[in-house]
Amino acid sequence: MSGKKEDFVPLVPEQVRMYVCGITAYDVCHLGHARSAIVFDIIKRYLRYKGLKVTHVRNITDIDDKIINRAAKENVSYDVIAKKYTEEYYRDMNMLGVSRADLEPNATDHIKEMIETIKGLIDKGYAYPVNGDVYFEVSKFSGYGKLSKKNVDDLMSGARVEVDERKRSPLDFALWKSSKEGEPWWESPWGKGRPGWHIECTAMSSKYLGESFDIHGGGADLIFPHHENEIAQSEAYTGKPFVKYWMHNGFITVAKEKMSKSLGNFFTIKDILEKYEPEVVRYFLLSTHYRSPIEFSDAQLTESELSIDRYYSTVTRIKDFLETAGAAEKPGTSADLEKLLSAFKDKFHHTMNDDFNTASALGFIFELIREANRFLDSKPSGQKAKELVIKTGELLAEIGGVMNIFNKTPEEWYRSLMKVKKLEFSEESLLLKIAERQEARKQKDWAKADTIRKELEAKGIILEDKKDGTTWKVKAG
RNA sequence: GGCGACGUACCCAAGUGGCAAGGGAGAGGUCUGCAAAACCUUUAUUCAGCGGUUCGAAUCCGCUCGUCGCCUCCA
Repeated sequence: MSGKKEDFVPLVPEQVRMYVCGITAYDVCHLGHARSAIVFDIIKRYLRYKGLKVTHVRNITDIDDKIINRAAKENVSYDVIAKKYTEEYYRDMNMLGVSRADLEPNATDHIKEMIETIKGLIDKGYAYPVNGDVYFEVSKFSGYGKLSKKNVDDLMSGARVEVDERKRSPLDFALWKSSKEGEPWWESPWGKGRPGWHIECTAMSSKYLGESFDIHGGGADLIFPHHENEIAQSEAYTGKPFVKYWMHNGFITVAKEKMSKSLGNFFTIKDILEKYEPEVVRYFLLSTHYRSPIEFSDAQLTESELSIDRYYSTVTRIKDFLETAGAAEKPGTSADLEKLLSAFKDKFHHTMNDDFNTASALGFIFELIREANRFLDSKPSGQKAKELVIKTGELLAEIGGVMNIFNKTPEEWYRSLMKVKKLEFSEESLLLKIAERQEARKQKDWAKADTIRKELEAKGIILEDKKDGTTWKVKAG
Protein backbone atom coordinates (compact mmCIF):
# COMPACT_ATOMS: atom_id res chain seq x y z
CA MET A 1 0.00 0.00 0.00
CA SER A 2 2.92 2.31 0.65
CA GLY A 3 4.23 1.62 -2.82
CA LYS A 4 7.49 0.54 -1.23
CA LYS A 5 9.00 -2.67 0.03
CA GLU A 6 8.04 -3.34 3.62
CA ASP A 7 9.04 -5.95 6.15
CA PHE A 8 6.60 -8.81 6.09
CA VAL A 9 4.85 -9.39 9.39
CA PRO A 10 1.80 -11.64 9.09
CA LEU A 11 -1.36 -10.64 10.93
CA VAL A 12 -1.36 -13.98 12.72
CA PRO A 13 2.17 -15.13 13.57
CA GLU A 14 3.50 -17.93 11.37
CA GLN A 15 0.39 -17.87 9.18
CA VAL A 16 -0.06 -16.30 5.82
CA ARG A 17 -3.41 -15.74 4.19
CA MET A 18 -3.05 -14.97 0.52
CA TYR A 19 -5.64 -14.19 -2.14
CA VAL A 20 -4.65 -14.02 -5.78
CA CYS A 21 -6.92 -13.00 -8.62
CA GLY A 22 -7.22 -15.85 -11.06
CA ILE A 23 -8.77 -15.70 -14.48
CA THR A 24 -12.02 -14.89 -16.15
CA ALA A 25 -12.88 -18.09 -17.96
CA TYR A 26 -13.82 -16.80 -21.40
CA ASP A 27 -10.83 -17.74 -23.56
CA VAL A 28 -7.56 -19.66 -23.52
CA CYS A 29 -4.76 -18.31 -21.36
CA HIS A 30 -1.75 -16.49 -22.70
CA LEU A 31 1.72 -16.12 -21.25
CA GLY A 32 0.65 -13.17 -19.10
CA HIS A 33 -1.70 -15.41 -17.16
CA ALA A 34 1.14 -17.87 -16.75
CA ARG A 35 3.38 -15.22 -15.27
CA SER A 36 0.93 -14.26 -12.57
CA ALA A 37 0.22 -17.88 -11.72
CA ILE A 38 3.89 -18.85 -11.60
CA VAL A 39 5.01 -15.83 -9.62
CA PHE A 40 2.48 -16.39 -6.86
CA ASP A 41 3.07 -20.12 -6.94
CA ILE A 42 6.74 -19.49 -6.17
CA ILE A 43 5.87 -17.01 -3.46
CA LYS A 44 3.64 -19.57 -1.82
CA ARG A 45 6.25 -22.31 -2.15
CA TYR A 46 8.95 -20.14 -0.66
CA LEU A 47 6.81 -19.03 2.30
CA ARG A 48 5.99 -22.66 3.01
CA TYR A 49 9.63 -23.64 2.63
CA LYS A 50 10.38 -21.06 5.30
CA GLY A 51 7.95 -22.81 7.61
CA LEU A 52 4.97 -20.50 7.37
CA LYS A 53 1.49 -21.91 7.16
CA VAL A 54 0.03 -20.53 3.96
CA THR A 55 -3.62 -20.50 2.96
CA HIS A 56 -3.82 -19.68 -0.71
CA VAL A 57 -7.07 -18.70 -2.40
CA ARG A 58 -7.30 -18.20 -6.14
CA ASN A 59 -10.68 -17.38 -7.61
CA ILE A 60 -12.14 -18.12 -10.99
CA THR A 61 -14.57 -15.66 -12.48
CA ASP A 62 -17.21 -17.74 -14.19
CA ILE A 63 -19.83 -15.09 -14.83
CA ASP A 64 -19.02 -11.85 -16.62
CA ASP A 65 -19.85 -9.84 -19.73
CA LYS A 66 -17.05 -11.40 -21.72
CA ILE A 67 -18.26 -14.88 -20.91
CA ILE A 68 -21.80 -13.96 -21.82
CA ASN A 69 -20.68 -12.46 -25.13
CA ARG A 70 -18.64 -15.48 -25.99
CA ALA A 71 -21.53 -17.76 -25.11
CA ALA A 72 -23.89 -15.75 -27.28
CA LYS A 73 -21.44 -15.91 -30.16
CA GLU A 74 -21.09 -19.67 -29.88
CA ASN A 75 -24.75 -20.07 -29.11
CA VAL A 76 -24.23 -22.01 -25.91
CA SER A 77 -24.99 -21.38 -22.27
CA TYR A 78 -22.54 -19.19 -20.33
CA ASP A 79 -21.56 -22.05 -18.04
CA VAL A 80 -20.44 -24.17 -20.99
CA ILE A 81 -17.92 -21.47 -21.85
CA ALA A 82 -16.85 -21.00 -18.24
CA LYS A 83 -16.40 -24.71 -17.72
CA LYS A 84 -14.48 -25.20 -20.95
CA TYR A 85 -11.95 -22.46 -20.28
CA THR A 86 -11.61 -23.33 -16.63
CA GLU A 87 -10.54 -26.79 -17.74
CA GLU A 88 -8.15 -25.35 -20.31
CA TYR A 89 -6.72 -23.16 -17.59
CA TYR A 90 -6.02 -26.06 -15.30
CA ARG A 91 -4.45 -28.02 -18.13
CA ASP A 92 -2.09 -25.16 -18.89
CA MET A 93 -1.24 -24.68 -15.24
CA ASN A 94 -0.50 -28.35 -14.74
CA MET A 95 1.82 -28.32 -17.71
CA LEU A 96 3.65 -25.35 -16.27
CA GLY A 97 4.02 -26.94 -12.86
CA VAL A 98 1.80 -24.43 -11.09
CA SER A 99 0.40 -25.98 -7.94
CA ARG A 100 -3.26 -25.78 -7.07
CA ALA A 101 -4.45 -23.21 -4.57
CA ASP A 102 -5.97 -24.47 -1.33
CA LEU A 103 -9.29 -22.96 -2.30
CA GLU A 104 -10.39 -22.13 -5.82
CA PRO A 105 -13.83 -20.61 -5.52
CA ASN A 106 -16.10 -19.77 -8.43
CA ALA A 107 -18.13 -16.59 -8.46
CA THR A 108 -21.39 -18.34 -9.22
CA ASP A 109 -21.09 -20.52 -6.11
CA HIS A 110 -21.07 -17.39 -3.98
CA ILE A 111 -24.02 -15.37 -5.22
CA LYS A 112 -25.60 -15.52 -1.79
CA GLU A 113 -22.51 -14.10 -0.07
CA MET A 114 -22.26 -11.35 -2.64
CA ILE A 115 -25.89 -10.36 -2.19
CA GLU A 116 -25.33 -10.24 1.58
CA THR A 117 -22.36 -7.94 1.11
CA ILE A 118 -24.24 -5.69 -1.29
CA LYS A 119 -27.17 -5.50 1.10
CA GLY A 120 -24.82 -4.50 3.88
CA LEU A 121 -23.26 -1.80 1.72
CA ILE A 122 -26.68 -0.34 0.93
CA ASP A 123 -27.63 -0.43 4.61
CA LYS A 124 -24.48 1.42 5.53
CA GLY A 125 -25.13 4.03 2.90
CA TYR A 126 -22.23 3.17 0.61
CA ALA A 127 -24.34 1.81 -2.22
CA TYR A 128 -27.61 2.61 -3.93
CA PRO A 129 -29.98 0.63 -6.12
CA VAL A 130 -31.30 2.05 -9.39
CA ASN A 131 -33.77 0.13 -11.54
CA GLY A 132 -32.43 -3.28 -10.65
CA ASP A 133 -28.76 -2.26 -10.68
CA VAL A 134 -26.77 -1.50 -7.56
CA TYR A 135 -23.85 0.90 -7.58
CA PHE A 136 -21.12 1.63 -5.10
CA GLU A 137 -20.96 5.33 -4.35
CA VAL A 138 -17.28 6.15 -4.55
CA SER A 139 -17.57 9.60 -2.99
CA LYS A 140 -18.78 8.00 0.26
CA PHE A 141 -15.52 6.12 0.72
CA SER A 142 -12.83 8.57 1.70
CA GLY A 143 -9.88 6.34 1.01
CA TYR A 144 -10.71 5.83 -2.65
CA GLY A 145 -7.57 5.90 -4.78
CA LYS A 146 -5.10 5.04 -2.02
CA LEU A 147 -3.77 1.92 -3.72
CA SER A 148 -3.52 3.22 -7.28
CA LYS A 149 -2.45 6.66 -6.04
CA LYS A 150 -5.17 8.38 -7.95
CA ASN A 151 -7.30 11.17 -6.62
CA VAL A 152 -10.97 11.39 -7.26
CA ASP A 153 -10.80 14.85 -8.83
CA ASP A 154 -8.29 13.72 -11.43
CA LEU A 155 -10.39 10.72 -12.23
CA MET A 156 -13.49 12.89 -12.53
CA SER A 157 -11.83 15.19 -15.00
CA GLY A 158 -10.62 12.26 -17.08
CA ALA A 159 -12.74 12.16 -20.18
CA ARG A 160 -12.42 8.42 -20.49
CA VAL A 161 -14.67 7.50 -17.62
CA GLU A 162 -17.84 6.20 -19.17
CA VAL A 163 -20.96 8.21 -18.56
CA ASP A 164 -24.01 6.37 -17.39
CA GLU A 165 -27.12 8.37 -16.57
CA ARG A 166 -28.18 6.03 -13.81
CA LYS A 167 -25.01 6.52 -11.78
CA ARG A 168 -24.74 9.41 -9.36
CA SER A 169 -21.11 9.81 -10.36
CA PRO A 170 -19.19 8.43 -13.33
CA LEU A 171 -16.76 6.84 -10.88
CA ASP A 172 -19.43 4.73 -9.22
CA PHE A 173 -19.18 1.09 -10.18
CA ALA A 174 -21.67 -1.73 -10.40
CA LEU A 175 -22.11 -4.19 -7.56
CA TRP A 176 -25.11 -5.81 -9.17
CA LYS A 177 -26.30 -5.68 -12.76
CA SER A 178 -29.85 -6.36 -13.82
CA SER A 179 -30.07 -9.00 -16.49
CA LYS A 180 -31.18 -8.26 -20.01
CA GLU A 181 -33.30 -10.57 -22.08
CA GLY A 182 -31.60 -13.92 -22.60
CA GLU A 183 -28.81 -13.32 -20.10
CA PRO A 184 -28.15 -15.57 -17.13
CA TRP A 185 -29.63 -14.30 -13.90
CA TRP A 186 -29.95 -14.93 -10.20
CA GLU A 187 -32.78 -13.82 -7.93
CA SER A 188 -31.91 -10.84 -5.73
CA PRO A 189 -33.68 -8.19 -3.62
CA TRP A 190 -33.26 -5.86 -6.63
CA GLY A 191 -34.67 -8.29 -9.16
CA LYS A 192 -33.09 -10.72 -11.56
CA GLY A 193 -29.48 -10.01 -12.25
CA ARG A 194 -25.86 -10.94 -11.81
CA PRO A 195 -22.97 -9.68 -9.72
CA GLY A 196 -20.51 -7.02 -10.86
CA TRP A 197 -16.95 -8.11 -11.28
CA HIS A 198 -15.29 -6.67 -8.19
CA ILE A 199 -17.73 -7.87 -5.57
CA GLU A 200 -16.82 -11.55 -5.91
CA CYS A 201 -13.31 -11.00 -4.59
CA THR A 202 -14.62 -9.07 -1.61
CA ALA A 203 -17.20 -11.71 -0.75
CA MET A 204 -15.01 -14.74 -1.34
CA SER A 205 -11.83 -13.44 0.26
CA SER A 206 -13.64 -12.53 3.46
CA LYS A 207 -15.44 -15.86 3.49
CA TYR A 208 -12.25 -17.91 3.20
CA LEU A 209 -9.58 -15.66 4.67
CA GLY A 210 -11.43 -13.27 6.95
CA GLU A 211 -12.13 -9.57 6.76
CA SER A 212 -8.45 -8.68 6.96
CA PHE A 213 -5.71 -10.80 5.51
CA ASP A 214 -2.05 -10.64 4.58
CA ILE A 215 -1.37 -10.75 0.86
CA HIS A 216 -3.47 -9.90 -2.14
CA GLY A 217 -1.91 -10.45 -5.51
CA GLY A 218 -2.53 -10.21 -9.21
CA GLY A 219 -1.30 -8.59 -12.37
CA ALA A 220 -0.41 -4.92 -12.25
CA ASP A 221 -3.29 -4.17 -14.58
CA LEU A 222 -5.70 -5.08 -11.81
CA ILE A 223 -4.55 -2.27 -9.53
CA PHE A 224 -7.06 0.09 -11.04
CA PRO A 225 -9.93 -0.21 -10.95
CA HIS A 226 -10.32 -3.77 -9.73
CA HIS A 227 -8.24 -3.76 -6.57
CA GLU A 228 -9.08 -0.17 -5.78
CA ASN A 229 -12.75 -1.09 -5.92
CA GLU A 230 -12.22 -4.18 -3.82
CA ILE A 231 -10.65 -2.05 -1.11
CA ALA A 232 -13.53 0.40 -1.20
CA GLN A 233 -16.19 -2.32 -0.97
CA SER A 234 -14.43 -4.38 1.64
CA GLU A 235 -13.37 -1.61 3.96
CA ALA A 236 -16.69 0.19 3.65
CA TYR A 237 -18.45 -3.05 4.55
CA THR A 238 -16.27 -4.22 7.43
CA GLY A 239 -14.79 -0.97 8.67
CA LYS A 240 -11.48 -2.82 8.90
CA PRO A 241 -8.29 -2.72 6.83
CA PHE A 242 -8.75 -5.13 3.95
CA VAL A 243 -5.28 -6.26 2.92
CA LYS A 244 -1.91 -5.74 4.55
CA TYR A 245 0.39 -6.30 1.56
CA TRP A 246 -0.49 -5.81 -2.09
CA MET A 247 1.73 -7.57 -4.60
CA HIS A 248 1.48 -7.06 -8.34
CA ASN A 249 3.45 -8.78 -11.05
CA GLY A 250 4.68 -6.83 -14.07
CA PHE A 251 3.62 -7.38 -17.64
CA ILE A 252 5.01 -9.47 -20.39
CA THR A 253 5.84 -7.33 -23.38
CA VAL A 254 6.16 -8.09 -27.06
CA ALA A 255 8.25 -5.57 -28.96
CA LYS A 256 8.12 -3.46 -25.78
CA GLU A 257 4.34 -3.36 -25.73
CA LYS A 258 2.21 -5.04 -23.12
CA MET A 259 1.05 -8.47 -24.22
CA SER A 260 -2.69 -8.28 -24.09
CA LYS A 261 -5.89 -9.56 -25.50
CA SER A 262 -6.99 -6.21 -26.82
CA LEU A 263 -3.74 -5.51 -28.66
CA GLY A 264 -3.83 -9.01 -30.09
CA ASN A 265 -0.09 -9.45 -29.57
CA PHE A 266 -0.40 -12.41 -27.25
CA PHE A 267 1.00 -15.90 -27.34
CA THR A 268 -1.07 -18.61 -25.77
CA ILE A 269 0.49 -20.99 -23.29
CA LYS A 270 -0.51 -23.86 -25.51
CA ASP A 271 1.33 -22.43 -28.53
CA ILE A 272 4.46 -21.71 -26.55
CA LEU A 273 4.52 -25.20 -25.09
CA GLU A 274 4.44 -26.56 -28.63
CA LYS A 275 7.92 -25.13 -29.09
CA TYR A 276 9.42 -25.02 -25.64
CA GLU A 277 9.77 -27.28 -22.69
CA PRO A 278 7.52 -26.15 -19.78
CA GLU A 279 10.56 -25.80 -17.55
CA VAL A 280 12.02 -23.34 -20.07
CA VAL A 281 8.96 -21.14 -19.79
CA ARG A 282 9.12 -21.29 -16.03
CA TYR A 283 12.80 -20.48 -15.96
CA PHE A 284 12.27 -17.62 -18.38
CA LEU A 285 9.61 -16.08 -16.17
CA LEU A 286 11.78 -16.40 -13.07
CA SER A 287 14.86 -14.91 -14.68
CA THR A 288 13.51 -11.39 -14.24
CA HIS A 289 12.21 -9.93 -11.00
CA TYR A 290 8.46 -10.41 -10.76
CA ARG A 291 7.62 -6.72 -10.68
CA SER A 292 9.65 -5.80 -13.77
CA PRO A 293 8.37 -6.03 -17.29
CA ILE A 294 9.75 -8.98 -19.20
CA GLU A 295 10.21 -9.03 -22.93
CA PHE A 296 8.98 -12.15 -24.63
CA SER A 297 10.94 -13.44 -27.61
CA ASP A 298 12.21 -16.68 -29.04
CA ALA A 299 15.76 -15.53 -28.36
CA GLN A 300 14.92 -15.16 -24.67
CA LEU A 301 13.35 -18.56 -24.40
CA THR A 302 16.26 -20.11 -26.24
CA GLU A 303 18.65 -18.55 -23.76
CA SER A 304 16.62 -19.99 -20.92
CA GLU A 305 16.84 -23.38 -22.57
CA LEU A 306 20.62 -23.07 -22.78
CA SER A 307 20.84 -22.09 -19.13
CA ILE A 308 18.80 -25.06 -18.03
CA ASP A 309 20.90 -27.29 -20.23
CA ARG A 310 24.00 -26.07 -18.44
CA TYR A 311 22.38 -27.09 -15.19
CA TYR A 312 21.55 -30.60 -16.37
CA SER A 313 24.99 -31.05 -17.90
CA THR A 314 26.46 -30.45 -14.49
CA VAL A 315 23.99 -32.78 -12.83
CA THR A 316 25.16 -35.44 -15.26
CA ARG A 317 28.76 -34.78 -14.30
CA ILE A 318 27.87 -35.04 -10.63
CA LYS A 319 26.16 -38.36 -11.23
CA ASP A 320 29.06 -39.69 -13.28
CA PHE A 321 31.50 -38.66 -10.61
CA LEU A 322 29.59 -40.34 -7.81
CA GLU A 323 29.37 -43.54 -9.82
CA THR A 324 33.01 -43.68 -10.82
CA ALA A 325 35.04 -41.84 -8.21
CA GLY A 326 37.86 -43.89 -6.71
CA ALA A 327 38.40 -44.49 -3.04
CA ALA A 328 41.82 -42.92 -2.80
CA GLU A 329 41.61 -39.64 -0.88
CA LYS A 330 42.52 -36.92 -3.34
CA PRO A 331 41.18 -33.61 -2.12
CA GLY A 332 41.21 -31.64 -5.36
CA THR A 333 40.78 -27.89 -5.13
CA SER A 334 37.83 -27.85 -2.80
CA ALA A 335 38.33 -24.62 -0.87
CA ASP A 336 36.14 -22.38 -3.03
CA LEU A 337 33.42 -24.96 -3.30
CA GLU A 338 33.35 -25.55 0.44
CA LYS A 339 33.15 -21.85 1.07
CA LEU A 340 30.28 -21.43 -1.34
CA LEU A 341 28.43 -24.47 -0.02
CA SER A 342 28.44 -23.17 3.52
CA ALA A 343 27.24 -19.71 2.47
CA PHE A 344 24.80 -20.86 -0.15
CA LYS A 345 21.56 -21.24 1.77
CA ASP A 346 22.02 -17.95 3.55
CA LYS A 347 22.57 -16.22 0.25
CA PHE A 348 19.49 -17.84 -1.21
CA HIS A 349 17.31 -17.00 1.77
CA HIS A 350 18.60 -13.47 1.89
CA THR A 351 17.80 -12.72 -1.73
CA MET A 352 14.42 -14.45 -1.64
CA ASN A 353 13.54 -12.66 1.60
CA ASP A 354 14.15 -9.44 -0.27
CA ASP A 355 10.91 -9.44 -2.24
CA PHE A 356 11.39 -12.84 -3.85
CA ASN A 357 14.37 -12.09 -6.05
CA THR A 358 14.30 -15.24 -8.14
CA ALA A 359 16.59 -13.75 -10.79
CA SER A 360 19.32 -13.28 -8.23
CA ALA A 361 18.66 -16.74 -6.79
CA LEU A 362 19.18 -18.26 -10.22
CA GLY A 363 22.48 -16.39 -10.42
CA PHE A 364 23.61 -18.08 -7.21
CA ILE A 365 22.70 -21.45 -8.62
CA PHE A 366 25.01 -20.87 -11.56
CA GLU A 367 27.78 -19.71 -9.27
CA LEU A 368 27.50 -23.01 -7.48
CA ILE A 369 27.41 -24.84 -10.77
CA ARG A 370 30.66 -23.25 -11.82
CA GLU A 371 32.37 -24.05 -8.53
CA ALA A 372 31.17 -27.62 -8.70
CA ASN A 373 32.54 -27.97 -12.23
CA ARG A 374 35.84 -26.47 -11.17
CA PHE A 375 36.08 -28.90 -8.33
CA LEU A 376 35.31 -31.84 -10.58
CA ASP A 377 37.88 -30.59 -13.09
CA SER A 378 40.52 -30.86 -10.40
CA LYS A 379 39.99 -34.64 -10.51
CA PRO A 380 39.29 -35.32 -6.87
CA SER A 381 38.48 -38.72 -5.42
CA GLY A 382 37.70 -40.37 -2.12
CA GLN A 383 35.04 -40.06 0.53
CA LYS A 384 35.41 -36.41 1.36
CA ALA A 385 35.17 -35.36 -2.27
CA LYS A 386 32.06 -37.48 -2.67
CA GLU A 387 30.46 -35.85 0.31
CA LEU A 388 31.08 -32.40 -1.10
CA VAL A 389 29.59 -33.35 -4.41
CA ILE A 390 26.59 -34.98 -2.76
CA LYS A 391 26.05 -31.84 -0.70
CA THR A 392 26.18 -29.78 -3.89
CA GLY A 393 23.61 -31.98 -5.56
CA GLU A 394 21.32 -31.80 -2.55
CA LEU A 395 21.51 -28.04 -2.32
CA LEU A 396 20.79 -27.61 -5.99
CA ALA A 397 17.81 -29.92 -5.72
CA GLU A 398 16.50 -28.17 -2.63
CA ILE A 399 16.66 -24.70 -4.14
CA GLY A 400 15.34 -25.93 -7.46
CA GLY A 401 12.51 -27.56 -5.55
CA VAL A 402 11.41 -24.26 -4.05
CA MET A 403 11.19 -22.72 -7.50
CA ASN A 404 9.88 -25.94 -8.98
CA ILE A 405 12.54 -26.05 -11.66
CA PHE A 406 15.54 -28.34 -12.13
CA ASN A 407 13.58 -31.26 -10.76
CA LYS A 408 14.06 -33.71 -13.60
CA THR A 409 16.82 -36.17 -14.19
CA PRO A 410 19.07 -35.22 -17.09
CA GLU A 411 17.60 -38.15 -19.01
CA GLU A 412 14.10 -36.81 -18.54
CA TRP A 413 15.25 -33.38 -19.62
CA TYR A 414 16.76 -34.67 -22.86
CA ARG A 415 13.80 -36.87 -23.63
CA SER A 416 11.55 -33.94 -23.05
CA LEU A 417 13.67 -31.76 -25.32
CA MET A 418 13.58 -34.45 -27.96
CA LYS A 419 9.83 -34.40 -27.88
CA VAL A 420 9.41 -30.66 -27.95
CA LYS A 421 11.96 -30.30 -30.74
CA LYS A 422 10.19 -33.08 -32.57
CA LEU A 423 13.34 -35.05 -33.33
CA GLU A 424 12.17 -37.95 -35.36
CA PHE A 425 14.05 -40.99 -34.28
CA SER A 426 13.97 -43.44 -31.44
CA GLU A 427 16.36 -43.80 -28.59
CA GLU A 428 17.10 -47.37 -29.78
CA SER A 429 18.25 -46.30 -33.21
CA LEU A 430 20.32 -43.64 -31.54
CA LEU A 431 22.04 -46.18 -29.29
CA LEU A 432 22.65 -48.34 -32.33
CA LYS A 433 24.39 -45.49 -34.08
CA ILE A 434 26.49 -44.85 -31.03
CA ALA A 435 27.51 -48.48 -30.85
CA GLU A 436 28.43 -48.44 -34.52
CA ARG A 437 30.53 -45.37 -33.98
CA GLN A 438 32.14 -46.90 -30.91
CA GLU A 439 33.27 -49.81 -33.05
CA ALA A 440 34.75 -47.42 -35.61
CA ARG A 441 36.57 -45.57 -32.87
CA LYS A 442 38.02 -48.79 -31.59
CA GLN A 443 39.40 -49.41 -35.09
CA LYS A 444 40.66 -45.84 -35.05
CA ASP A 445 38.49 -45.20 -38.08
CA TRP A 446 38.15 -41.55 -37.17
CA ALA A 447 36.63 -40.56 -40.47
CA LYS A 448 33.69 -42.89 -39.99
CA ALA A 449 33.28 -41.93 -36.35
CA ASP A 450 33.20 -38.26 -37.28
CA THR A 451 30.71 -38.86 -40.05
CA ILE A 452 28.30 -40.54 -37.68
CA ARG A 453 28.74 -37.78 -35.16
CA LYS A 454 28.09 -35.09 -37.75
CA GLU A 455 25.10 -36.95 -39.07
CA LEU A 456 23.56 -37.04 -35.61
CA GLU A 457 24.43 -33.45 -34.92
CA ALA A 458 22.56 -32.41 -38.03
CA LYS A 459 19.54 -34.07 -36.49
CA GLY A 460 19.97 -32.22 -33.22
CA ILE A 461 21.88 -34.81 -31.20
CA ILE A 462 25.23 -34.09 -29.60
CA LEU A 463 27.56 -36.93 -28.71
CA GLU A 464 30.04 -36.70 -25.90
CA ASP A 465 32.97 -39.10 -25.73
CA LYS A 466 33.95 -39.90 -22.21
CA LYS A 467 36.48 -42.26 -20.73
CA ASP A 468 34.12 -45.17 -20.45
CA GLY A 469 31.77 -44.61 -23.35
CA THR A 470 29.79 -42.13 -25.33
CA THR A 471 26.67 -40.35 -24.14
CA TRP A 472 24.12 -38.40 -26.12
CA LYS A 473 22.13 -35.32 -25.47
CA VAL A 474 19.80 -33.11 -27.39
CA LYS A 475 21.33 -29.93 -28.70
CA ALA A 476 19.81 -27.08 -26.74
CA GLY A 477 19.19 -23.62 -28.09
C1' G B 1 -3.69 16.19 -19.52
C1' G B 2 -3.14 13.41 -14.44
C1' C B 3 -0.47 9.45 -11.95
C1' G B 4 3.43 5.79 -11.95
C1' A B 5 7.53 2.68 -13.47
C1' C B 6 11.90 1.92 -15.98
C1' G B 7 16.84 3.24 -18.74
C1' U B 8 23.35 -1.39 -16.09
C1' A B 9 28.42 -4.55 -21.56
C1' C B 10 26.96 -6.98 -28.18
C1' C B 11 21.98 -9.30 -26.02
C1' C B 12 19.23 -10.76 -21.40
C1' A B 13 19.79 -9.54 -16.30
C1' A B 14 20.94 -8.97 -10.53
C1' G B 15 22.62 -5.17 -7.67
C1' U B 16 19.11 0.67 -4.13
C1' G B 17 25.36 4.44 -0.22
C1' G B 18 31.58 1.23 0.22
C1' C B 19 36.14 -2.09 -5.10
C1' A B 20 29.74 -3.79 -11.16
C1' A B 21 26.24 -11.28 -9.55
C1' G B 22 24.73 -14.68 -13.24
C1' G B 23 23.36 -16.46 -18.31
C1' G B 24 23.93 -16.06 -23.69
C1' A B 25 27.10 -14.37 -27.78
C1' G B 26 32.39 -13.12 -29.43
C1' A B 27 37.96 -13.79 -29.09
C1' G B 28 42.19 -16.61 -27.19
C1' G B 29 43.80 -20.90 -24.31
C1' U B 30 43.69 -25.89 -21.34
C1' C B 31 41.58 -30.81 -21.97
C1' U B 32 40.34 -34.24 -26.35
C1' G B 33 42.24 -38.77 -31.96
C1' C B 34 39.19 -34.61 -33.53
C1' A B 35 34.93 -32.82 -31.09
C1' A B 36 31.37 -31.86 -27.20
C1' A B 37 31.05 -30.59 -22.19
C1' A B 38 33.88 -28.24 -18.47
C1' C B 39 37.49 -24.82 -16.84
C1' C B 40 40.84 -20.43 -17.45
C1' U B 41 41.76 -15.54 -19.70
C1' U B 42 39.36 -11.66 -22.20
C1' U B 43 34.70 -8.13 -23.56
C1' A B 44 31.32 -1.86 -18.50
C1' U B 45 37.63 2.59 -14.70
C1' U B 46 31.55 2.44 -15.57
C1' C B 47 25.59 2.13 -14.69
C1' A B 48 20.76 7.35 -20.47
C1' G B 49 22.67 12.75 -19.97
C1' C B 50 23.68 16.98 -16.86
C1' G B 51 23.95 19.10 -12.00
C1' G B 52 23.66 18.47 -6.53
C1' U B 53 24.16 15.89 -1.45
C1' U B 54 28.25 12.72 0.65
C1' C B 55 34.80 10.93 2.76
C1' G B 56 32.36 7.77 -0.85
C1' A B 57 26.63 7.40 -5.62
C1' A B 58 24.55 2.60 -10.60
C1' U B 59 22.24 3.24 -5.73
C1' C B 60 19.82 9.50 -2.50
C1' C B 61 17.86 14.55 -4.55
C1' G B 62 16.75 17.88 -8.89
C1' C B 63 16.40 18.72 -14.05
C1' U B 64 16.67 16.93 -19.22
C1' C B 65 16.14 13.08 -22.83
C1' G B 66 14.17 8.24 -24.06
C1' U B 67 10.89 3.91 -23.39
C1' C B 68 6.70 1.75 -21.29
C1' G B 69 2.33 1.29 -18.23
C1' C B 70 -2.32 2.87 -15.69
C1' C B 71 -6.36 6.48 -15.95
C1' U B 72 -11.96 1.66 -20.30
C1' C B 73 -12.02 -4.84 -20.17
C1' C B 74 -7.10 -6.82 -19.02
C1' A B 75 -2.56 -11.29 -15.53
